[in-house]
Amino acid sequence: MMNPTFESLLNLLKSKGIRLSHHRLKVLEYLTKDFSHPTVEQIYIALHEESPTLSKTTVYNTLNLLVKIGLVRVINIEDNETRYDITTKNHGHFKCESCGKIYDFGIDLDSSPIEELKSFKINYKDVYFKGICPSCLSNIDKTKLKTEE
Amino acid sequence: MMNPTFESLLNLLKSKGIRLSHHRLKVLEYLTKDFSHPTVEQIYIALHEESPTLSKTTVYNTLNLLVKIGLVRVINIEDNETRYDITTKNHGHFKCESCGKIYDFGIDLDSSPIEELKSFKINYKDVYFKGICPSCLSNIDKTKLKTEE
DNA sequence: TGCCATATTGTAATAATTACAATTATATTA
DNA sequence: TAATATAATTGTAATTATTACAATATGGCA
Repeated sequence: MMNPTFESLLNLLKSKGIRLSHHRLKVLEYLTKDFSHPTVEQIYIALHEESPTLSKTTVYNTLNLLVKIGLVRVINIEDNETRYDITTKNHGHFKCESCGKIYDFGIDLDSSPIEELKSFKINYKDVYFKGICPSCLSNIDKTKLKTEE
Repeated sequence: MMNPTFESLLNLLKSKGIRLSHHRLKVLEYLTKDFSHPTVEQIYIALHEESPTLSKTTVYNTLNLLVKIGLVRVINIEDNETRYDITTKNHGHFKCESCGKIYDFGIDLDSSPIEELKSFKINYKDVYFKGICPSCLSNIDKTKLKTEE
């Protein structure tokens, strides 16, 4: 899955008249490098090391701004954690219930429009799957072999 | 969209060996009647009127139990509100960004499995759309006519 | 009926998020 | 380059949702 480059995002910000402040750039840059769908906490901890003056409020502010202008997407797959993702092409999110990792997968919801929603204006489409990822599945198998359950 | 009857749910609970306590029945009954995908707060307020001894913690406990045994589904379409829904057939949720109402719509994600997830064990599938519902769209049109924008 | 296991309650802790006023930084213009 | 207006950032405090836990109450079965 192709992710946007940092430079292309900067141009987009400029074109929208958004100031390229130091902290904003840091948050944005982080999102173009960490594809693990980080939480606010993770972003804050990672950036706070090199920029000790960064506050968590600013991370919230920046993310909300980036979401508003459509550069970042909110992932509400779980009710106790909000995650963030650089906006890319149509893709769904799979969360492993065992290791907690979130995987992207391609899905096309546009080719066959929902008849029931003909007269609705659709702005966002999110697809969330949950289950067990292959890596955890094979670990479970190994455990079974070892303990001979 | 067919919803399960209260009686069929009671049988399911019994078959799982879950006690049919007063409060549990009340919460469950409420969910079979209110299809607006209520929040914990809404359920608590509605039931607290007739059962003043009901605590919000009990509503949480009961909902978590019902989710665990698969009778109730969590809707995380928005990051600041968790909603609950009696489990039914495959359906997606559309949230109107103007009036906040959540609409169900039928969607079949099982007929064409995702190639990328061949080796994943999928337990849940959620589809969340956001946008403007027809009723709000027509209100916007009327406003435009009135103010001649 | 009486007992035991479980459900419920209520308070308090935790955690996520937002509000807001004071301060600081930025970009622009002279 | 310096002054200025505008916007960003900070930090604290408030708000809200959710969970933990111990004490109490209750339901179901012998």
